[in-house]
Amino acid sequence: MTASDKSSAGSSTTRRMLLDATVAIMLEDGYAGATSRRVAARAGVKPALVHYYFPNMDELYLAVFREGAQANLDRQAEALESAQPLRALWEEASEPRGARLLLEFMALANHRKAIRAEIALWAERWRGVQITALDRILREHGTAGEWSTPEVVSVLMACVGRMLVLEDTLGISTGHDELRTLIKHFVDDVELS
Amino acid sequence: MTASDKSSAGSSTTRRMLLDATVAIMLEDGYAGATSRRVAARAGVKPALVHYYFPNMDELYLAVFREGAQANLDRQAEALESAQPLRALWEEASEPRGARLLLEFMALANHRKAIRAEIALWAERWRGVQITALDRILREHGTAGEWSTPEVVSVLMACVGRMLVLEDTLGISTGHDELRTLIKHFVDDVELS
DNA sequence: GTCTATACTTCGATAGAC
DNA sequence: GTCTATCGAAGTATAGAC
Repeated sequence: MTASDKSSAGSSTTRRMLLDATVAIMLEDGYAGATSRRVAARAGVKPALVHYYFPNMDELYLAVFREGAQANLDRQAEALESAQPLRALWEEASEPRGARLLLEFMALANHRKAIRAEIALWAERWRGVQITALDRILREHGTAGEWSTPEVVSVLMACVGRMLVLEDTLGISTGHDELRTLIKHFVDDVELS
Repeated sequence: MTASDKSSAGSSTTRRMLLDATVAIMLEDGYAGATSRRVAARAGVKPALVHYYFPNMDELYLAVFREGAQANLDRQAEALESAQPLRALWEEASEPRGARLLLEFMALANHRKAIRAEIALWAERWRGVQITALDRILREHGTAGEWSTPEVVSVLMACVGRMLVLEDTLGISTGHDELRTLIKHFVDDVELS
C-alpha cells in the first residue's frame, strides 16, 4: 500500500515482460511456480533483475494483481455501456483467465497478508459499482422475480460464474449446462423486455 | 490412484498427527507452507519420518484430500437423514473449514496434476449423490420455483456457499447478508411446507 | 519406527562490475 | 539497466545407525 510507487515509474519494457511472465506462470503452474528465477527465465532476463524492478516478491505479486484488478474494473465499465449490460456482466464473470487468476491470488492471500487487503479493496469497489449499475438495470427493465435485488444478483453472478469456471478447469461438469441455461434465460428475460 | 495403499495400512498415531499437521498448516498458511520440514515440526517428529509414511509430498497431499473427501461424503449422508436435509446441505456447503481447504486443493491441483483427477472424482460422486437426494426432496415438498431443479439447486448451493466463505475470509461482505437471507427463505419455503 | 546425517536442488536477496 | 557471482535459508529425498 505504501512505498512501492518508485517501481511503477519506469517505462521499460522489461518490467512489462516480468509482469506478463508472472501471470503466465501463475496460470500454468500456480502461484508457487512463479518464483523469481522462473519469472526471470520466462521474461528472458537474469534473476537479479527481478529484484531491481520489484524489491521483493510480494511487490511483484501486488503489481500483477493491481494491474489485473484495474483491467477488470475497466472491462466492467465497458460492459455496462453495451447494449446488454447484464449479459456482458455475466460473460465477464465467466471469463476463465480472470477466474483462475483470482483463485491463485485468493490462495496467495492465505500466507501473503499484504495481498489480502488488496483483494478486499478491489472486490468491494468492484461490487459497489456493479450493484449501483444493477440497481438501474433491474429497475429499468422488469425484474424476473421478487428476489432479484441488485445485491443478490451481483453476488450470485460473481460466485457462480467464477466457480463454474474453476470446476470446468478441474474437469467437473455435472449440472453446469442446466445452471448456465437458466442464467442465460434470466438475463434475456430481464434485458430483452 | 494406484500403488499407494501400502501407506494406509499403518495404525500408527504418527501418521495421524502428520495428516492433522498438514491440514492445520494448509489452513493457516496455504498449501505452499505445508512443507515436509514444517509438517514434521508441527507433528513433533523429524522430517525424515514424513517420507517414511509418505514416499513423497504428493502422496501426503492426496492422503489428506482423500480423508477429507470421505469425511465430507459421510457428513452429507448424515445431513440427508436429518429433519431438514436441504438446510443441512446448505450448512455443510457453508462450512468454513471445508471451503478453505478445498480452495487450497484447487490451487494445488494447478501444478500437482495427480490432485486434479482426485478432486474431480470426489466432486462428481458427491454431486451425484446430492442431486439424487435433491430430486426426492424437491419432489416431496413444493418447489419454490420452476427453476429449482435438483441440478441447479445442487450447483448453486455449492458455488455460493463456498464462495461466500472465501470472500468472508478475505474480508469481503457486501451483499452477503441479502443472499444468505434469501437462501434461508428458500430452504424454509421448500422444507417447512 | 524414529533418528542423524547428508546430498542435491532451488529459493530470495544482495554486492558489485559493466 | 543488466549482468556475474555469491550468500544463507529452506526445500525434497535418501542412506544407514539405532
